[in-house]
Amino acid sequence: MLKEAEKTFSDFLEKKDLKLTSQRRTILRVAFEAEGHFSAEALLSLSKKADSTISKATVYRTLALLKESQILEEQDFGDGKKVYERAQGRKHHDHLICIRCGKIIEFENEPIERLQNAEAQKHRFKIVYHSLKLFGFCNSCG
Amino acid sequence: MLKEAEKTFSDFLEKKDLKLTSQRRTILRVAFEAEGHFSAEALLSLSKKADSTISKATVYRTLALLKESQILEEQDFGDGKKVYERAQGRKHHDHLICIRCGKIIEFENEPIERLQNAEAQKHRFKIVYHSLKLFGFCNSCG
DNA sequence: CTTGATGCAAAGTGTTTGCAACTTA
DNA sequence: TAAGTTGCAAACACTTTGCATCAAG
Repeated sequence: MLKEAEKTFSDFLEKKDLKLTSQRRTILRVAFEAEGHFSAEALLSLSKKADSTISKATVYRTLALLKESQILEEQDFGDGKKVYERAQGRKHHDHLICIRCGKIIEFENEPIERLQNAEAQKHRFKIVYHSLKLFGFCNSCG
Repeated sequence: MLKEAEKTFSDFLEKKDLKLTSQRRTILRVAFEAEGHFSAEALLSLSKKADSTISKATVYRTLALLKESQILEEQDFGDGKKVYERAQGRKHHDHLICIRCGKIIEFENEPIERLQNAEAQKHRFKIVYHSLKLFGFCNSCG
């Protein structure tokens, strides 16, 4: 999984004449070890544990590259803060977000995707990506 | 439409022992005159035309109240900037967003909503609100 | 008149950028 | 060794807040 992402990342960088630095390598690995969704700030502090010289600026710059290469995906769960999650090698999914405890539940729903495509066609619109978030109360908070 | 919103707003304020000031009245009216989606900044500059003494702080504070009273709805179309649109008296709708020209197309799709509810039930989750955004290329940009 | 509201400017957030020193290919 | 990268701190854009003054109920 990580190996795969490292390959994707180095190919991506090479194609753009960018360099695979030790910081970028470290940040990618740390992002892969992180479970679920993490913020830029969290990624910075985890990365610093692996290499204390890594700076905020480098984390943000690397995050942009990881997003662009589709290794990570950016999410905003409504609190205005951006979080990231692994995208490469995972199926597309959408989210249920508990507005009381913050719990995130992932789901896949093909019929919804099909209806989205049909809706887009109606408007002669080509979907590149989408975001579906259902906010409310989870099982334990309802 | 505006009359209705004014009623909603004054009821809302009264219930919370807040005051209906001339600034709040002005900002609500200006928000209703604005077409489509507008930013806090745009609302400020439009409000200043009606009453030049209205400050940024008051616009933000009023926007929070208009959101809370569900007269306005907040949207983020992916560029990180928040925009607002009238909610009261309008049907719920979702958005197609052109990532080239920025065009926003609104749509309603009941079957999708039903599938969302079914999905939520599967997780014993109570949906309070949701957000579905389809990003891609519109008719003219495709 | 009491309590909440306002404008201002200052302080916060989260993110980006300019730059000199440093790595990678 | 040329071109991209880094850390740092300053700059940014947007939003929020403290406070003295003002206005609604």
